[in-house]
Amino acid sequence: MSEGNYHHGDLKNALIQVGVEILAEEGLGRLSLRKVAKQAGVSHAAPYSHFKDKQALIAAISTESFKELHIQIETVFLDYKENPKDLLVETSWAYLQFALTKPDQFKLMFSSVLEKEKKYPDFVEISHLNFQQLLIVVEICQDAKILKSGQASLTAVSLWSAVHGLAMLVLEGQISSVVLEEHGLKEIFLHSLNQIALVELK
Amino acid sequence: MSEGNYHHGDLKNALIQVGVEILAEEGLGRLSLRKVAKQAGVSHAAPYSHFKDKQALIAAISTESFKELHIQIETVFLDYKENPKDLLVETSWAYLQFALTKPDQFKLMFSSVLEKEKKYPDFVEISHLNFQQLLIVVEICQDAKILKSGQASLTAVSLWSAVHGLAMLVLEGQISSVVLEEHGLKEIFLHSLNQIALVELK
DNA sequence: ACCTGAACACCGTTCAAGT
DNA sequence: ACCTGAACACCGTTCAAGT
Repeated sequence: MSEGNYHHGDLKNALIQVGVEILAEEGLGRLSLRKVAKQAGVSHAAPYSHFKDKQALIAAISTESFKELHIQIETVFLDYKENPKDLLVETSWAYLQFALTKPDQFKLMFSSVLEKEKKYPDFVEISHLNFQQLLIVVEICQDAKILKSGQASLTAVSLWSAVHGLAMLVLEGQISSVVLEEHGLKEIFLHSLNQIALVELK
Repeated sequence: MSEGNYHHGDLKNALIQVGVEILAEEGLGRLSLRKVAKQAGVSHAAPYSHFKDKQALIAAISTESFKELHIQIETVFLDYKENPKDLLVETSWAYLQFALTKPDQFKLMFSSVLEKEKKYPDFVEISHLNFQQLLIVVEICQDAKILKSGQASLTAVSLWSAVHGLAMLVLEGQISSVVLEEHGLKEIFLHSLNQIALVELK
């Protein structure tokens, strides 16, 4: 048998993986270092051989989640890059779907768990990559007259804010249930994009 | 002397107030029931006479914070209601300023601390009031041709998402520092509003 | 009705000790 | 280098007991 593939250098990644599982099964509020350790089959102090503290593990889980998000959006990007209208809708929708499908991973990613002082280079790198991806989408849409021309970085932030804000508000149950039930999420989402876009998206 | 004004029925509000102070001074991560109790001068179990559990206290602090936000925006609303262009900019800006001035209160308000099942009627009421306020702003702006006409509730959600998302991303340090330093927050904010508005806002 | 103090199960972190 | 077990300070929650 080849189980027990921890304990030879892979415990670090195993802990990250277990963390993701706990987020999916029990939620952000129930993620503890000790539980991660137990679920990975090691003592509660073992994670300290691989992570400086709980923050560092959370940064690693967050980084892993940003990579998943990036891959998901990249797939959509490749499918639609010849069609700017669909590209804008589908990549944004993929972001929203990630948030709704993996709510606690998504919350963790944006849960101010990373204190500014400390640096997590992997995290910074993947964040940068995600923003570059968004910039490219914006530039394609500007060229195709789907979005107003101008500073792409500013429009990228606006677009990100709009989609991210909607994801957060939905996740937190803040959207009035009468609005949500009357129109449905997809219509609300498209309405947001259509506030920004120069042509009718659907 | 008239200190010690707790212990005659006001402990409940004292606990909420202490909670707000801890958020300002130490942050969301350091808010504990036991610390609130100690800082209010009572035993660690005393809060349970007024709140079912930690969640209930957090719901109360959150409700209190939403009231503060509402008052702040209402003040701006009254100042600018004759001028739709400024009204949209200034009420949205007030929301963003609240988030930046009281970051940990703001995070708490949107920290998925409230589980759907449980009901906190005060919380639901103030949430509803805030959304109504936003709806009125949107309707005024639609009448003045500042915003596209159509379902006000949909546009309200779009606007809220845009401003809320920007606030969150800034608070979490997710906005690329080169973009933030090059343009400044106000320009980024105005760019977001101008993506949505029918006329140039400044 | 409101509050206290002890108790319990859980948590993050440190550290000496083992391999 | 990597992991364990004991230890410490902290946490949320419950409960019998006090006023």
